[in-house]
Amino acid sequence: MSTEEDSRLKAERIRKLKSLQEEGVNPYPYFFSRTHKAAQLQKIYEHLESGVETQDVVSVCGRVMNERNTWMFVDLFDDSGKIQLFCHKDNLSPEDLKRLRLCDKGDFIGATGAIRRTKQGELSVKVTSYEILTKSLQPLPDSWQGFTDVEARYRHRYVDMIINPAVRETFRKRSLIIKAIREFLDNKDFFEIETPVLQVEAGGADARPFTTHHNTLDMNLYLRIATELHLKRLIVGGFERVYEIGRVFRNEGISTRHNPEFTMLELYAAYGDYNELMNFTEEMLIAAASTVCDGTDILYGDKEINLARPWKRIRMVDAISSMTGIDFNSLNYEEAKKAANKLGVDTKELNSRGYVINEVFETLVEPTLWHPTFIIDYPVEVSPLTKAHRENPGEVERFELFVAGRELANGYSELNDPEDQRRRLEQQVQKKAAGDLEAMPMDQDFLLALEYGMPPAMGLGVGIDRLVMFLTNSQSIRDVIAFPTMRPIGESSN
RNA sequence: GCGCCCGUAGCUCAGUGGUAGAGCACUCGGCUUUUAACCGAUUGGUCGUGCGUUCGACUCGCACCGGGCGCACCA
Repeated sequence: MSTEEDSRLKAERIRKLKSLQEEGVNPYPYFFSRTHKAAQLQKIYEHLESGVETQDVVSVCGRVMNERNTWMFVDLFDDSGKIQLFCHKDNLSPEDLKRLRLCDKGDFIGATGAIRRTKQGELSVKVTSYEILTKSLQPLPDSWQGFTDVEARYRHRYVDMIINPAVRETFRKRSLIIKAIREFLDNKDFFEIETPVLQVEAGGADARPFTTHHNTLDMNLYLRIATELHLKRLIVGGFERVYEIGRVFRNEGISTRHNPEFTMLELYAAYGDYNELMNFTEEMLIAAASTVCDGTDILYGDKEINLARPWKRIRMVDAISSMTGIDFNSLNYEEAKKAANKLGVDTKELNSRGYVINEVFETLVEPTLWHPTFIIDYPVEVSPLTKAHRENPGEVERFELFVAGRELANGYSELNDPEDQRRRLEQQVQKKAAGDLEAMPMDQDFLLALEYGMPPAMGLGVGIDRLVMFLTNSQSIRDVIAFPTMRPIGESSN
């Protein structure tokens, strides 16, 4: 897509712009008094018969998307839909008629006239006066052939949205999903509290952070990779139910499932455990789904996902066992390693039993979990912020929710024993020292907070982008992020 | 980071060593109750960028820029 100053098509539009200005017409006026949106009119006059004209005068406005018969018929789109303008020479002044030729597809127009339905059945406004509300200088892609170049669509998302209604629909649904989650949580007495994006140490998840710098303090800071540690401080501070829906940043690969900045919901509730949290998660996600999907079967790609409750819950070692026939529960580190290798799982970098089990699960089981499934009871090594399992040594009370072979949510009984938490973070620090760039840093203030006492609590994280992907049948995370991260082209463009 | 593929007009795409093409859009004219209106005539390009090979490069080679998909990392 060219934005060259000397583009011929742009020059043509500037010529029209100048003509308007020479006639004393402001191509960028300040307001327009609209009486109806397109969809409103389509509904009100749903039963108006073809060829019938009313005396009802309305004012509509929107973007011109198509024009036929030398501007006699104009397709005008607002955010609700389409209304046709009927611009017949008998109804317009000679000046207005002539000025129509200075309009282009893409311009915003406001028009007033009586409602009628054409013989062909198209609901129309018989225009008696109109006004150019914004002159568009860039030619739009052909609306019939479409706008399909993936790179151009992401770089110029506004054009994508103008041309491809499904893109707008996806973001409308995204908004409804997030709104539904907020309503659900607000109705359950949660408070939404914002926590810092800029942090001295980025903790709460295994991920590489972005770095930035504060000039006045002359110090390096990290962009947050999770909201967990601050939200838990709020539980210490006396809030019993808190959440944040916020952007987090992870300096890792980009793919159809990963964007460097993405939106995460994290919530924490005192006095609950992971068992209660699974019920809660089911209820919340179904509430979100029901605002944009009908029923409990949703189509993703060419397969259906069944959201009907209750969702399957299965211990990680049992899930592995039912798939491979091997009970890792009874194996020590060396035995587990051997068994994993036999299954074709690479264990070279894995220096404890828990990592091996987790790796076997992620490699062999995770991709097969299509319908919503809670995998519960994780190895302690992969869960440094989770409370020890009340019965099973070496395990923690954690679940992850998988849908369509991908992780969608992560929840647990929160570790609130400050001594245990200190030991776990010390292990992370050792890993970091050994070169693990994703290991968590020490956070002394967080430990101090736990020493003041955090009540037993349940905590959940949900990847909002991935949730929206499932509920809008989007195959790439970039389809649910309005302005996905892109490399800039050239020096002046971005 | 690795592998494979892609980049030609505003949009969608052909062309693969010998003068840069089509449809739609745009402009002009005709027509006028259309449903991608129609008819006619024009116009529009550093073929992603650079360096090579060649008498000659959109085409072949190398490098670079940007993108897609897969793998890796991860949510």
